[in-house]
Parts: sequence; structure tokens; C-alpha cells
Amino acid sequence: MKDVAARAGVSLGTVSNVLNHPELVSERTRRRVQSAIDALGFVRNESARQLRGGGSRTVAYVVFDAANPFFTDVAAGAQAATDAAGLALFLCNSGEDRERQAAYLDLLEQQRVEGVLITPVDPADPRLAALARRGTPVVLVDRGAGPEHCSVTVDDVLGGDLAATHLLDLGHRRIAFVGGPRSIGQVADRITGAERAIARGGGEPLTVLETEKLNIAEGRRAGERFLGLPAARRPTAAFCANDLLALGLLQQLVHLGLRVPQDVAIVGYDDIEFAAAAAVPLTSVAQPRQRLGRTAAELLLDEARGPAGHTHQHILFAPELVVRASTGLHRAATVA
Amino acid sequence: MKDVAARAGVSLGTVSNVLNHPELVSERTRRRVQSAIDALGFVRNESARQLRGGGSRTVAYVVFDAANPFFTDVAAGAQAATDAAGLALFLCNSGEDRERQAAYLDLLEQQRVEGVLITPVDPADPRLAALARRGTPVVLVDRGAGPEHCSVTVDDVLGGDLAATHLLDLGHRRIAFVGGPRSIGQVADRITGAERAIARGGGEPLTVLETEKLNIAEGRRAGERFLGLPAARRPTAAFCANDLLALGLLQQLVHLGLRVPQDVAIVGYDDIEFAAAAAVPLTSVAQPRQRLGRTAAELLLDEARGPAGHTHQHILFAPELVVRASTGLHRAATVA
DNA sequence: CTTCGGCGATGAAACGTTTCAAGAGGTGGC
DNA sequence: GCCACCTCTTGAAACGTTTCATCGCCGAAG
Repeated sequence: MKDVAARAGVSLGTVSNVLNHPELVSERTRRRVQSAIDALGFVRNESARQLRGGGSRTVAYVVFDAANPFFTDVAAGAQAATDAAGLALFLCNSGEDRERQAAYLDLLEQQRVEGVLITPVDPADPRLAALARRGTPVVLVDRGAGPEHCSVTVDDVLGGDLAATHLLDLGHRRIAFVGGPRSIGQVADRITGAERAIARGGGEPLTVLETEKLNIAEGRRAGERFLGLPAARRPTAAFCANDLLALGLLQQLVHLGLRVPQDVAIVGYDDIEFAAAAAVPLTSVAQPRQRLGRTAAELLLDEARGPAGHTHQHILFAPELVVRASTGLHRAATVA
Repeated sequence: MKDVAARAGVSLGTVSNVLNHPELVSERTRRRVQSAIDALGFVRNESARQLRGGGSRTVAYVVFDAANPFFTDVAAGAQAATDAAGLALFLCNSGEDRERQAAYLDLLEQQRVEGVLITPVDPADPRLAALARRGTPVVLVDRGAGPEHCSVTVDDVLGGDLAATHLLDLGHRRIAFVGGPRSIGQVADRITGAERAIARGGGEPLTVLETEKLNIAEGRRAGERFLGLPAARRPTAAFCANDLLALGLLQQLVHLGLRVPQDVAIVGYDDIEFAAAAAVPLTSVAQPRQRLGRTAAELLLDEARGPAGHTHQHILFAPELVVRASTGLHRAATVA
């Protein structure tokens, strides 16, 4: 910037004014400075600017699994909101890894981002509360929060209930749950919801096939374990914690010779775009993904704008069941 | 930091040493300073640190479409490399939008990231060359580059050739290409490859159904247009620029009553995980996705480490055809 | 002719670190 | 008892901006 000033024959302050308050600078000087900038290829050093007091104009979304289309849809919603506010959104993929989540949170705080959206692997990480306490707004996405954050969630207990109720209505009595680890709140809630429905509807206790992650590969593995269950105790339906698991499970079961939905009915969760395109189109519990992201980002921006006039909110959306071929009408017909 | 120093009864320099060169500080003082840090919840200001000379320890991948699993797999590969090097990776989603790409590039340069990986919407953006000229390493991913960058690509002409050759081998003579816009290099190359194969194999000229984007929704739309073609000129096979289009197309054609592969054979591109799980498992041209990302990040890190001993490289991988049901054996049998 | 106001431009302080030359204090050798 | 050396700590400079009080100048008003 010094060089620019020298070349244009003005002071540092004037160059800065051209950049930040062009209306204060005369047309003539502004042009001279601008051409010096262009000639020298000057690029403002954001660190220095930020140091002096400007904010970072940056927000981050720490995502649980970037490879899951559910989260990229949420991110798209968030980006719509940050774009409108003129902030940049960085995506950070924790990849279901606590340490990576921790590393990102530390980094983001050091970089003084304006706020953090996060779908946490580990909502108990003290970093989250600390971050908020020290003044970086944090909004939990798809996960409930304590009094120190805003949160935007979808009712996972209800979602689990919807899924299980649907299967019970179709006449299924022995239902499997595929998903895990249970330490993940969403998983635990969906199980709770399913158990609630079963208790009410009079099915047998849920057979839980716990997985280590929530991806397609784990779904396939669960398929093998499913088939390994003694035929007498084998469930006639599976409710999966997300669509990736459901797609993997579906693929593996079909591969091993079972028919869906005749032999096994499957319900997924999230209703990602691929669910409808699956080998057997997937019944799934739909969440308002974009809306989730947009709302979360709006809450974040509100808090970042005026920490004063902001009160934490916990917004809860309702999921909806989308019925497709993977649960079929077969049993229903049988029952009816 | 001043507060920390005061509370611990030491100088600023000592606090800094505790943070950056703990081996220079006596055990006693170190503990005192550390407890002051904890008590005050001090978080180092990364801007100031960077200003004084430290690098940003940060790399970004500007991705073409975060919702396409192809790119998240590439990103996972890149992250493996940056993790190993102790750098953080930020994902920036340009979402096929030139302006957003431009905004991200400006921002990243201002933030002085150590390097930029990018699958550009617009490889002609002068920002890219300028960035490199001014000293920020740039590596093009899945897109060829001039002499000013490294690049890591997969041979798209060959990929197009493989796909079309496969269809020709199955006896198809009238082939559609679904994808666009043509301004995207990958799309143009895949068309070129397909045309080369057709010229060699003696099919009719490619029917190009140009799309605006490369996603599922556009694939569905292409399905309608496909069916709108006069029956006499309607192709018997479609080669899609990526799997998202192929999945959308497949879904729509089936929905409209066509059988795949009997009425229309479909070949996709990328071989994303969902391709195998589709209604009719998709024949697709596979790319070494993770490898692509890892290699690109490694080149970037090499350049960032020593701009001196670095020479730009252009690495080209070969794609492979993965045959599944969507091209079936049907025609082959007919022909044979 | 003086004074006032307003517009543009200026220069220095401030932001929060890191680095580095130099100082303080202690230990051991001669 | 002096010097050399070592370890630990210090203080100040430097990084590249933005901001703000101030100044110079010009035209208009009195």
C-alpha cells in the first residue's frame, strides 16, 4: 500500500480512503490511485485490516459429513442467507471426527470468524460453550442446544415415530433399526421415537443394528449382519438412521437375494435427492433441509449483528414421511 | 495477551514464547503463564500473528458443485493430504457461479491462504493467472491448465470415447449426449471423445441435448426433451456428462414408461457411489476421485513449501468404464 | 480585505502479535 | 575474585492496515 501511495504521489491515508470511503476522495486522485493499484497488482492484506478493527466478513459451517447430500443441501440454504448478507461461507468437514471438529473450532476462533454454524460430532465439546461465552456466535444445526446457543432442529423423535408407525401400519411387528453410533443425538432420538411408536402400536422390541458411521458402506455391512440374524428372529422391516445407510442396506439385501419391500421393507431418513432414484425408490422421512440451513444462518447473522438485541431461540421443524416403493403396499394389502 | 502477561507477571515476549517456543521458557514460568491463559480464556489473534509474518496455515478448495458427490470425494482426498501436512482445508462452493468463484478468489487472496485448489467454473478468469503470478500457488483440479499452474486431470476425451465405444459395441447407432453448458471444459472434452468414437465406429452424428447445469433436476428435464424427440429420430442410448444427469434422466424415462436398458441405454460419468445404487444400476465412467484430490493437494503443498524448487506439472489420469445394468446385455445379445 | 466553511488530503496512532538483540542473574573454571 | 558462558527474560521494532484529528486551500459571504 505504501508503494501504491508513492506511485500515486499521495499519502497512505488517501489510498485507504480510496479503498474504503471513495466518496471522500476527489475524482482525480481516486483515478490516479486506482491506476497505481492496478499497475502494481496490489491486494489488500486482510489480516492487517482485520487487526485494525474490521470484522472478518466470514462465517463457517462445520459440517458432520460433507459427503452426505443432506448436509450439502443444508449448506446451500445457509449460503443463500450469508450471500444475501454479503458474508462469505467456508465449509469445514469434520467427517464425524471429534479431533478434526476441535481443530476447526480452535482455528475458526483464532481467525475471529463472525460466527459458526455447526452440526457437531460432539455437542459436549467445551469449546462450543466457550466459543459462545467469548463472543463468537454459535448456532447448532440439526442438534439441540443449551441456553448458550441458538439451535435449529427437526423433531427427530417425531421422525422416528412416523417411520415406525408407518411400518406398524403396514403390518410389520418385528422392526430393525440400523444406525449409530448411539452417542449421536439424532440417532438416539430417532430410536426413541421408533420405540415410542412400537410401544404404542404393539410391535416387538426394536432390533438395533448399531453402525459405526452413517454412510453407504456401513449400510452394506449392516445388510450382511441383517441376513446373519437367525431366520426366526429376522425383522421384516428396517428403519435406517439416514438414507445413506438405507441405500447401502437396500443394495446389499437385493444383492443377497432378498426382495424389497416383499421380504424386507425399508425406511430411510432425510429424503435426499438420491432416495427417489434408488433401485427401489426409498420411503424416507423428509426434513426441510434448505430451510434448516437458511434459518440457522439467519439466526447466526442476527446474533452477529447485534449481540445486544438478540435472544437465543430454539427452532423446531416437523419432519414428514414420504412414502415410496421400498415399503410398498404389499403388506398393507395383506393386512387389509 | 497483555492481560495474560500482566496476570502472570511476565512480559509480552515471554507469553509469546510460551505459545511458540515453549522450550525456551522455564518450566515454572511456563506453568504460570499457561494458567493465566486458561483463567482468562485467551485466544490468540490469528490476524496479528499472520501480519507479523507467520503464514495462514490454511488452504482452500473452490469446488464446482458441493452437492455433487464426485467433488466431495475429491475434497476428501485433498483433506487427507492437508491433514498430513498440518494445514486446514476450507471448502468454498462456487455452485457453478462465476461471480461467486470470483468473490471467493478475491477473498482467499486477501486472506493470504497458502494455496488454492480449484475446479473452476471459469478457467479463463484472469484472477487465476494473477493469483499465481503474485505468489499464491494455484492447482487446477479436474481441469487442464496453462504453464502458470499445476493441474491434475482425468482424460475426458478418453472417457467420452470409452462411453461411446461401449454403446457402439452394444449395437447402438443413434446416441444422445446429455450435458452442458458446453463452455465447461469437461463437457466439451467428453463430447469430443464421444464424437471421435462415433466417427471411428460408424454411428450417426451425436444428438446433443444441452443442459444448463449438471444436476439431477436437469437430468429429469432432459428426460422430457428426450421423449419429445420424434420417434424416428429418437436415440436408443444416452451418454450423460455426469452421474447426476444420468440419474435424473433415468428416473424420468422410467417414470414416462420407457425401459432401461431395453428402450434406452444410459451411461453416466464419475461413478459416484450412488450410481451403483440406482433404480437400474448405472454404467459409468469411473475416475480416481480421492487420488485426484490427494495428488492435487500434494502438488499444491509442494509449491507452497518451496516456490523455488518447484516446477509445474500436469498430471493426467486415465478413466475406466464400469459396466452395469443400465446398458445391459440386451442389445449385445441381439447383435451377437 | 477578512473570515468562515467545506472539501481533500495528511500523518500519526493504534490494532495484537512475533522476533531479536540485549540484559539479568547464576554457575563453573581458572 | 574475575571472567566466560549459559539460561531465562525483557523491551522495542516491525508487520500493513484504518481511523481520526488536523491542516491547507479555495470560494463565498460579510
